[in-house]
Amino acid sequence: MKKTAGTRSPKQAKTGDPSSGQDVLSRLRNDIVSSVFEPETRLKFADLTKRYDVGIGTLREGLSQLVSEGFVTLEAGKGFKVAPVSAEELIEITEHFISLEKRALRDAIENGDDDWEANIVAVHHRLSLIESLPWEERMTRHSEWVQRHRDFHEALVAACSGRWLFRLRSIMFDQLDRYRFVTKRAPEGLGGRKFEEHSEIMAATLARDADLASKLIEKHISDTSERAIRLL
Amino acid sequence: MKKTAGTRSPKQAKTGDPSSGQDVLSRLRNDIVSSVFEPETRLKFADLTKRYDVGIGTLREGLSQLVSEGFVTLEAGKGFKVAPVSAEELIEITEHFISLEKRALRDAIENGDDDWEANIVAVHHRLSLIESLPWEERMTRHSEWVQRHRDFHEALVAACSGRWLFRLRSIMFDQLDRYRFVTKRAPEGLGGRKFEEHSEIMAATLARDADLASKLIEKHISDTSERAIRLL
DNA sequence: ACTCTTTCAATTTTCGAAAATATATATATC
DNA sequence: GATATATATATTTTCGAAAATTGAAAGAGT
Repeated sequence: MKKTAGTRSPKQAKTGDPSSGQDVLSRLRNDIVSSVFEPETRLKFADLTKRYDVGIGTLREGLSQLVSEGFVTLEAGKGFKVAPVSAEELIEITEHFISLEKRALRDAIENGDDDWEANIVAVHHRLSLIESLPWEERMTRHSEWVQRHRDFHEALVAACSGRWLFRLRSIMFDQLDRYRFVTKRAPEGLGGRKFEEHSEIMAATLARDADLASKLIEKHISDTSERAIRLL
Repeated sequence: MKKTAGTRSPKQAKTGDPSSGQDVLSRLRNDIVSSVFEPETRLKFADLTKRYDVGIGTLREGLSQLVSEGFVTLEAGKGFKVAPVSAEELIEITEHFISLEKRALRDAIENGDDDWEANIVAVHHRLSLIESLPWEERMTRHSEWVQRHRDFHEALVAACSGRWLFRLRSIMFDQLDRYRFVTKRAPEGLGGRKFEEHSEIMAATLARDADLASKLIEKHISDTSERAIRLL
């Protein structure tokens, strides 16, 4: 008689606002990607339970998932640590990501439908809103930019038919994201250029010009990473 | 039915006997790869705790790791299931694996040292011991063959300098392994041929002939998978 | 006969306490 | 003083009970 039917507990869906209502895994990954916990940092349960207000078991489940995603390392008996970063690793990740993203983009261009196109336009618009902001404000909302930038690239290849191609690409993209944050402080003059690049990539993709889109995205990624490598 | 659950059993240290003392994650993955649990099977905690004699939390940790490895799916609130299989997926996995394995092999051939060579010879010998067995006995020891076959391929690329190349390759190899079991029943006449193939690949690798080794391994993998696809 | 609600059983998910382990500190021995 | 041994502290790891969720069966109303 106490069971009031109809009221669902406030278990925010994955589409919830990113500020507070996310699940532990996402929040944890986000904090690592955002360098809230810097590389090599030990992740102690005592601290984390307080920070995220969840039990040890739940935490451990999330952590061990992040291990297989490559964000966290686990030394038996010594606990979890944030995975280290290095210029060499960034170079390798970039290489793999370019290779995968180009193939995924080709695949998507072949298979994409109207919804796919419409979504690309939509998320690109959201991205451009932030990118055209004055430098200072853009920096304060950097994590928001990262999210929209991720959404944009994901939208481009969303129609990719290969499940595993998409999956492998996403693993590499997440890794790159982390380096994006580690090297957050970037020179000012390039924001506008990047904005143009995204527009050009979108145009070529919607025009179904796989060769051009492929070429553009390769340059886009490799330029971005090259700059990051220098900052490392 | 002899294990009294109430008292805390003296948990074997990790240095305990390796025959049965493997960790849960490995045993679980092995049982899935070996099709002990067939695709789409629901994995209920009640059953698994009895089978592996571990707590729910430990189980959940292992399961969620297998999710990110692609062997298990998790539907929120409905629990864990063994990931489904399909001919399309096998085709795609094969494609990616060939691409990655070829690159990893080239990398290893460039960087491999004496220890690397010696290890290849050793594991190849162990593999050939099983492959030259009469058909019947070879089948009864199939899971052993799978293990040694995995060791052989891993030894070939062990000297690969790219951490992520090795990692991505291994993810795809594990997936292929599962299909190897699903399509276990194979035609008889080909065991000998495969034996030769492995020897040729080893020879080309030790001769540091990257082009030849690359060509051979591509044919080796694609032939094997093609056969498996037909049986699916 | 049909639909909507209620109740009950099965299962997942979460949590914190307790065991196992590693790290640091103190005490003894040569 | 240096090394080894013992004690204390901190942290990880494991476990099963309790809470939350789902799915199916029973009941009520039309």
